[in-house]
Amino acid sequence: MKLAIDHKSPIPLHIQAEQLLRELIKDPAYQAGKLLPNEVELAKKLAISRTTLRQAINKLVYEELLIRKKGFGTKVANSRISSKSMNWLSFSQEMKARGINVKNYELHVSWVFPDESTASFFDIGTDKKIVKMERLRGSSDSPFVYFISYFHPRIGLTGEEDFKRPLYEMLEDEYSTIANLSKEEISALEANKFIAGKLEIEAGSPVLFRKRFVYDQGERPMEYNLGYYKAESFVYTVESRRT
Amino acid sequence: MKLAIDHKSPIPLHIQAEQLLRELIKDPAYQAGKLLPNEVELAKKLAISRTTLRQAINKLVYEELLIRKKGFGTKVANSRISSKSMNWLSFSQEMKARGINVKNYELHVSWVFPDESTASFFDIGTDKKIVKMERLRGSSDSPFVYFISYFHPRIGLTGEEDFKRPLYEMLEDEYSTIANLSKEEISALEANKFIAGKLEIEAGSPVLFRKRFVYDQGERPMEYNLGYYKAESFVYTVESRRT
DNA sequence: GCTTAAACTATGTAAATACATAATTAAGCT
DNA sequence: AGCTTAATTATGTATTTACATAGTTTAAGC
Repeated sequence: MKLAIDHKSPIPLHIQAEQLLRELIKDPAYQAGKLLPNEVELAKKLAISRTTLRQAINKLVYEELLIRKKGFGTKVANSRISSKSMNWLSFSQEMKARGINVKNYELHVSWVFPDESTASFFDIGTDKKIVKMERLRGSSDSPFVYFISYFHPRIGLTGEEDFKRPLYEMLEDEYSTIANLSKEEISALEANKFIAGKLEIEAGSPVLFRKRFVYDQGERPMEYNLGYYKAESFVYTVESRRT
Repeated sequence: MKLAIDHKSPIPLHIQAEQLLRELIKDPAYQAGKLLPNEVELAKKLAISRTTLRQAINKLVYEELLIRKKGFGTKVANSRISSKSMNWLSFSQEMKARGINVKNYELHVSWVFPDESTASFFDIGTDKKIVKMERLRGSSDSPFVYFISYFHPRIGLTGEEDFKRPLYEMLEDEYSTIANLSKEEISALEANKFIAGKLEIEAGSPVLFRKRFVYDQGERPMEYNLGYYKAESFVYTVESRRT
């Protein structure tokens, strides 16, 4: 892990600084709320101008990873899990950006007959098996989300793929299938016994439930995803502007 | 709409420039793909430095409203139109569109001291009362959402307005205050006794909780809205496209 | 002891300047 | 005409400098 900036590199200094900051803020001390070195000092230490450093910091502030307070300092945002980018970063990438170590508690891939609604979304029959993936993930402390994904047979998954890789990256690399459009429905549910057991909460406790309909480049359905999030650990953010 | 920058205004120049750009790009010519004036020229015309202008442009680029190409120019991104506009229907309009008859179970308007977080969002003190509106609404059968709204004193509400009208329509008509930007956070909660009583459910049952930060034309905070939705009766939909 | 004022700290805003680089256009050569 | 090269254009990167302003801490005054 290099914590220095290479002035001879063709990579712009502010990009280098940005990446360096992303690493830096993973430090438990900063995660715990310790202020970052002030801009003037940090710029000096990195041998770049304050303007350039601010350019880097700005990006992280925009992503809501950092918070700046005039006259006080800059610190890591107390990250509940949420962000605009959430929609298009896969779960593991999002967690990585926040310095949270993702742990896979369970990963199960199987071939199953689709239920009515899944078959209907995929526009296929209920008599042909498709790939189902179940995944229990969370921080190192505890699981906080349970995913179920169904994949359209068109993609050609075998079920033997490396599902430990970021999902959409894998699909793009191995099957040239690019997730392009997603429609989501978010609601609150009582955890049933099964989900409660997985998330290690009481049955009947609230969970945030997200249905996700994912379409490929040709607007064809490719994935049907169900996500059950432990209530207190997940906030979904939406930003919209009047048009 | 003034297309000039006021150097004597306390509003930072790059913020003014940003707002000005937001207006400018509404011009059909720019929407159609015409290049914006180049940075050096535009800065000169606005009588600000290129650095400051770039600061403004950067924001719109972050928001994916503008696209820059080195050596070529800057133009409006061909904006994907998503059903995000859904969020811009008020509750009653939304219900109407679904063919559900809205019943107002309770409507209570009062003047109260804002709590910390509300005051902080509005950037005011906690020692001056503001207008609070509480509203319990639902279908003809039963209530299914409890709203709490706080309004910024800038708007000038008296508390005597006709809150039975669609809210944003009333604000626009009576106070020329237009809701322009909304940031929302959606999560799942256990209903406390108060909310449970209102929604006629058991305490501890899940509710979908939506915080909504609403800003006006000048990106100034205007409304802080809390919504508690009975879990089984509300689904939040989001549509997003990869960029 | 309490309040007020001043000093200090760190971010916020703004400009002027210089050069690098990608995309496009024009010029020049065979 | 078709290719290569040079000039032009507009954004990209980076520094230096200066002062403003919001929070915090310290000192002064009553």
